Amino acid sequence: MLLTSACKYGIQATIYLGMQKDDSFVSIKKIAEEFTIPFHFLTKVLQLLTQAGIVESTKGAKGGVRLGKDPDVITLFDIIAVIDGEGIFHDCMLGLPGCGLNTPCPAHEFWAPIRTKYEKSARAISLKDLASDTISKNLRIGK
Amino acid sequence: MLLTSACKYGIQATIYLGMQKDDSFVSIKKIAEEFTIPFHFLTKVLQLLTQAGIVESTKGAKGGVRLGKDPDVITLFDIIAVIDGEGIFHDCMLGLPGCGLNTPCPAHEFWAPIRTKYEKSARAISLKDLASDTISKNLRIGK
DNA sequence: CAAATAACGGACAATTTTGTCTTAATTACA
DNA sequence: TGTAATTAAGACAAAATTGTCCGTTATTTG
Ligand code: FES
Ligand code: FES
Repeated sequence: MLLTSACKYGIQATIYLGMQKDDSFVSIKKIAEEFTIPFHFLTKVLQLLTQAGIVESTKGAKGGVRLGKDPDVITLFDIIAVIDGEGIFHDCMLGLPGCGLNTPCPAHEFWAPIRTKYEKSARAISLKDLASDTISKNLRIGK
Repeated sequence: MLLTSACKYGIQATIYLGMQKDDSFVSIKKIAEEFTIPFHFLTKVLQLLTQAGIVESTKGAKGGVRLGKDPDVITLFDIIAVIDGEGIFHDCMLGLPGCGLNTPCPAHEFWAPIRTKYEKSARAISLKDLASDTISKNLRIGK
């Protein structure tokens, strides 16, 4: 599995937030229902993103979450790194310590280019890209 | 995590088998010690590969495992598919059912090319490639 | 044939991930 | 000021993955 469920949920939620027209708060419950994500689980995922500054939240009536930065400067890399960690972008495919050209494993030549492409693409794609694509091409985020 | 631990162990073990000079059986215990893999766990992983014909085994003294096919025709794809399944090569990055051009998700344009490269490379690299590289370049498989 | 070796197979335990529930804290609004 | 709404936080449960243990079966060797 490339991404944990937590991370998939986080990406769905942030794309959804990126699609909002104004900057009012959206309740987590609403997002959870929209994509059929377990509410309390999504709560914890969004707390991670909130702590990282990617998402802002307020409690109470009319509270909820919204993006904490311009969707232009939030990348897919940022979201994945916060929830799943940067391991997927740096680690040895076989789990050996210290992947690098000094002490490569047999899979290195195979994996390093793919991983690099994955990281570069993830750093290059912003939440604005994802959200505006979703709107303009009427894509599905969930279901 | 890209690969499960089970799959990483399986790849390490099969590369090791591909490096053997003759076609005698190697005990699983030996492999487990070589790479510090939990013995009984490796046993089960290799049973999967045995059932798939990638590995052959015999019980009893002088028993063990060896490759069940020419290392030339066993690909990294085969090994991953047997242990972790083909999901990583086909599934939607966000976990939505039926990834495809008909009903893409916002991540599809990002993920599909990487996944394709991953699959093509995995199908193109054989156990012989991995094993002979390991020998000629003195690479580490474990530790 | 007996003993040692080694894969097979099932049960079970530990750990991690995922999901649920309950209470507390904070905010809007009537 | 009080009530409803909503995130935060922690405890707990379920499920999946990983790891351990034990008995069985099969094979070699003396
Ligand atoms: S050392 Fe294993 S992928 Fe780089
Ligand atoms: S539909 Fe999501 S990656 Fe293809």
